[in-house]
Amino acid sequence: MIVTRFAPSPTGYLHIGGLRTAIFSYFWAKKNNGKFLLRIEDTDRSRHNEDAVGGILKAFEWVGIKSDEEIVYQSERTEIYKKYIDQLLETGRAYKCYMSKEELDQLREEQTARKERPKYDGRYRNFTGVPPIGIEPVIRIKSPESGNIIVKDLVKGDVVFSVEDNLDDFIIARADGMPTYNFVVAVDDAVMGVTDVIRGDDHLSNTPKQIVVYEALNFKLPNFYHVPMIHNSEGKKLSKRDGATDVLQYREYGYLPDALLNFLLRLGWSYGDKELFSREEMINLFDPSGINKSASIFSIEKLNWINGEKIKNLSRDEIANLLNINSSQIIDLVKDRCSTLKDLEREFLKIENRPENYDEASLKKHYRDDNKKLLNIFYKKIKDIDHDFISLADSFAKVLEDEKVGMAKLAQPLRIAIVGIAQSPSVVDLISILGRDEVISRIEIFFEKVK
RNA sequence: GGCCCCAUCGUCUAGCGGUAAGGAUCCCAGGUUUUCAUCCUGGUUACAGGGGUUCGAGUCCCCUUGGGGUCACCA
Repeated sequence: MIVTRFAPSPTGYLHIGGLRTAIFSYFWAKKNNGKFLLRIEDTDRSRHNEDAVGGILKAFEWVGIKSDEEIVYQSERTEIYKKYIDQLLETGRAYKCYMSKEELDQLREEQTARKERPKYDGRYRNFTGVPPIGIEPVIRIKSPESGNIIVKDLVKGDVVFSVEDNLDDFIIARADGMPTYNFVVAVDDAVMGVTDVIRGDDHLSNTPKQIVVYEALNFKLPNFYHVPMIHNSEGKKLSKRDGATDVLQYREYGYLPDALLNFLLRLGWSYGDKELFSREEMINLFDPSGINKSASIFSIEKLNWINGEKIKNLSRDEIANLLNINSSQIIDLVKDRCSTLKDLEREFLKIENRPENYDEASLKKHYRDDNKKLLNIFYKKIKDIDHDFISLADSFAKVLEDEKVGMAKLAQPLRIAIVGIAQSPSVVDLISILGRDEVISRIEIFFEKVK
């Protein structure tokens, strides 16, 4: 069975880049009838943010994904880590190091001064003497002393890290006993049965360390997929400075979850020429081995287009529900012209509500003497007591016919009177939906306000 | 700086030794729409550079350049 996981540290909201690796993991698990797990990496209490988990869950809920099991909190698993640390100590794969922080810093400084790579020198690796007093030891793992560690990455290919240039006996437990990141990640992934690790490629350089842990503990290695970062328009890693990196912000902006997921899925991955994917297709067609190796830039245009396409596929009732407005024919009139729900809502309200003012430019261009006369003729015609017997659309056509003028002469002033501006959906559709009484009222108000 | 990754239109991508380098988006033009939007049609724009390998390289190898990531008793 395929088991994947998303493992954020609870430092803030769910980031757009995090969501992408999360859905990659989620889709891949679902496609294989496997499991998608959520683990919170909160071993560092100082950076723990209480609201963060709630925010992540809220974002998950919005886009419609969830963990298949209870959420795992690393802060609650110290017993498990302790057990494996003890095991490593007993089997001689790890050891206590009594070097103080100050000594370590000094060593690093010297190495840097000599232009060497800062690296632990292994002084306690084979220590058998009497430990210094007053120093709480850290636990270090025995890394290989030579050779290479090869990460068989299914996105990047085989990546070779020489032990010489990349590793040392790194710390797996701090002086206070708390285990460190690379150790707990490896232990948790193994213990939780994670078979496919899909994560950002900023973790690629950590992977050799985790492999050292896997091997020391005789754990089976998972498949690794290191997904390229999403960059901003400057070409740098997407960060909070870039504005909308909070997934939930996209809900506020009026994007549909399916549109955001579709967009993120296609960023760095493709399926032939296919651009639009239903949720089922996202699951059935996705394969992480097809993810591109290079980073991609987040640009909003494609998302806007996708969102517009998804909105077109929504029914009148679905849109009414989403926007918490009455389901009316007006929605059908405006839904194909918007790329976000916010736009749609604005367009809807522009028609639903009577205009509060009238666009100056529109008036200047479309409300001259001849237009005034036509609008008045139309007004009088629909005011007629017998009007109930013919439709507003017919009256509209009749006026044009009688007066022998083009449509625009009447349509534009009428449009301004009804919605306040010279741009809107078909004016005939508008008056038909609004109905005689409302159209009359709006024209009267217009006459009153605009002399 | 060390280590690692990456490199096709502005952007997202197809391409997996032989293509007129395809699609999407954006932009522009025309059409439709009395208007705006939608929609339809058309168009501009790309293999970073240099060496190899090969009958033949966007595709394979090397170098250069450029970009990114990572180097904690953070995650």
